[in-house]
Amino acid sequence: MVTLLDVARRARVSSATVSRVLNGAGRISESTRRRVIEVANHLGYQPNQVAKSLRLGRGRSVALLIGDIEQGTYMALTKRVQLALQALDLDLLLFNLDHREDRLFGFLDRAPTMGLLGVVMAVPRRMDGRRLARYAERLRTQGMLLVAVGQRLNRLGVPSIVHDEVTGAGLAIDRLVTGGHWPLAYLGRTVTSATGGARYRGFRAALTARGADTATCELWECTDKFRAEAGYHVVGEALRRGTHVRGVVAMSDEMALGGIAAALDQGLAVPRDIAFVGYGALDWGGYARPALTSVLVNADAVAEALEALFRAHQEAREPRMLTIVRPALVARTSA
Amino acid sequence: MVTLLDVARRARVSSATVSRVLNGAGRISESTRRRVIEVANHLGYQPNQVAKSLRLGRGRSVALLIGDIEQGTYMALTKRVQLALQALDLDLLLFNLDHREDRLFGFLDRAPTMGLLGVVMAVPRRMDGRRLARYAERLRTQGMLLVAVGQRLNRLGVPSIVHDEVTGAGLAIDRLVTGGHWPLAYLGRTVTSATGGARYRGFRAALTARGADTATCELWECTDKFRAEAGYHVVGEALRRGTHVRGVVAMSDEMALGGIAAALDQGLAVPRDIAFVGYGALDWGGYARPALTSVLVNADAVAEALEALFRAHQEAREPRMLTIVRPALVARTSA
DNA sequence: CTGAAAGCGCTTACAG
DNA sequence: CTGAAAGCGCTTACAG
Repeated sequence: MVTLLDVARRARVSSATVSRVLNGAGRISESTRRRVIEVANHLGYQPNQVAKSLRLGRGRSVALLIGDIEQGTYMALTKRVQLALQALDLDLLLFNLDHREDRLFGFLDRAPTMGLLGVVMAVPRRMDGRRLARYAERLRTQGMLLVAVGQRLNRLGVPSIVHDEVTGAGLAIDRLVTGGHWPLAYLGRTVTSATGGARYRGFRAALTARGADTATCELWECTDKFRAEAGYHVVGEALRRGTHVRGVVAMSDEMALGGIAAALDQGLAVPRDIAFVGYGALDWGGYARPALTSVLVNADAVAEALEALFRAHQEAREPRMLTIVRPALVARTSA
Repeated sequence: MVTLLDVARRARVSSATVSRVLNGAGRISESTRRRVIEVANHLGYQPNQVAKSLRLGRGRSVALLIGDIEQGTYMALTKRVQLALQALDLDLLLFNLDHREDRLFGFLDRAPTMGLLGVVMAVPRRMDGRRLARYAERLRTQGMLLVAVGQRLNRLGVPSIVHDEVTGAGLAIDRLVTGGHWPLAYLGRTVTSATGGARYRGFRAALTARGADTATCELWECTDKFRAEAGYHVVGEALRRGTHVRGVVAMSDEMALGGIAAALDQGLAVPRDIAFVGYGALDWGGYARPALTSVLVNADAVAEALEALFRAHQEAREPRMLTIVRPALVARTSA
């Protein structure tokens, strides 16, 4: 590996000068600048990022903490986050938490030793607020940016990017009601999920705002992860119980797909007998039959907000503590 | 941040001793060992990974280069790879290449400056072998391990983990033929994909091995990515052309789903009129209707092989240059 | 405009 | 068994 010192020797200047030229800092005479750059190019010099990180006290990587990357919506998010970071010339360190709180805090513990620029946590789990606030404070004093995606943690001092769940639920509800599907069920709340809780509250709020009779509506909980299998199970059970529900707002596209399969397997027609709206608007959903109608979580908007947050951080500006992203409806045939 | 020196001062020993205790190197008297460990725990000391990396010349991160993380099979792979690395206490740096060769080589260029332990490339793209061999050599001299997943690059000096495509295709073919679905088409080869090419060759080979009359079989190419939309398009076209194909071996589950949708939309019954086998055996595939029959790419086996490779590397043993993973069939109802 | 020197936080020959 | 010292490859006051 060719080092900065190699360049300096060859260009007959000090290492300080080479550093200044390459980082565009301080006044440098045009002739030495040219010479240094030429030598650097000629030798194919590339600055050692590890040494830079050590010296500067922070690196160019951002850690993304994900609840479960196998859920389609996190995967889409991961991709967009990577793109956003790439635009800022930052690298992405990925951590799959598998929905385990100990993995989260374990990571936050060693984060300061890793030379990270920041940490983005896209974890739906409900967590110990006090404890998190302590970690957040610690990371801040280290000059690291901690951001939450999908959960409102701004009260704990963590800039947060969340979806407008009331609007999202409203979109789903209106679609179902307009299609004559009533009463409704909310499919997939899990007790351990803060995101799930917020989304369910959004569902209730949207219902109430429309003056609907919520008494006939149902909540179908899951103890499982938010996967197709759980949806299949829960909806199958409800149907066997003889539920009157005719419209389902699902927590994810996977859940909606599972629920639809359960209905189909019991000889029902979708959406005629029971309609489904998913969440995430994943690519493949449009090719299921019936095609999934779904609330679009705007991963692009999230990525944009994230980029703005990191830009502000790099320019030492105050971060926006709460960004609310508006979802949209992708109307297809399952509702 | 509490540093090693803080621990040393407080324990009244030199920094060398603390380092030795914490890394289990050299003979240390039991009493100082105990004292050092106690002080370290008491102060909550955590070694600065950046400094370690600089000093040791390599870090604890492995970069995973992915063609397109939005494809389900890569996502599943990503998760397993992360798990495998975690077992070795290594971190995962994720790069989404978006199928662009310049991004690949751009990364390989700066990889040596990042203090990585290794690079895993799971990219299906056909690429410039000469150029790649040069990079591979360069990384090796830096003590970094470069591994290919899904593409046979062992001839270029890159340890490779690949699927046994002939077996995989054979599983799909036997399932289709046994069900009376004939002739067959292979759906989704793209010219730029080395993996796709290998898989198609596996399909041909399996066909030949069975003494089948390959003349009646078709190849349905895609210029697109391997997504549901491409499958929908290509199968729709073929059907409209009046193809005699009755069984489809698809490049991915997404493609199979798209193809099934096209058949369904033209009033055909699946699998009665035309049957489909996907690739990847993704979770949600079991809840599509009909449920996707699919070739299982054993992500666990891949992760295991990867773990073995990194373990060998850390113990300075010769890596196994080629690992072939046997796929299995997940039989459901689409074929 | 430029350089000598210190230092980021570690590890490891070398010496005792 | 333990320590003083050098050094990994950078950046940045400080001095001129």
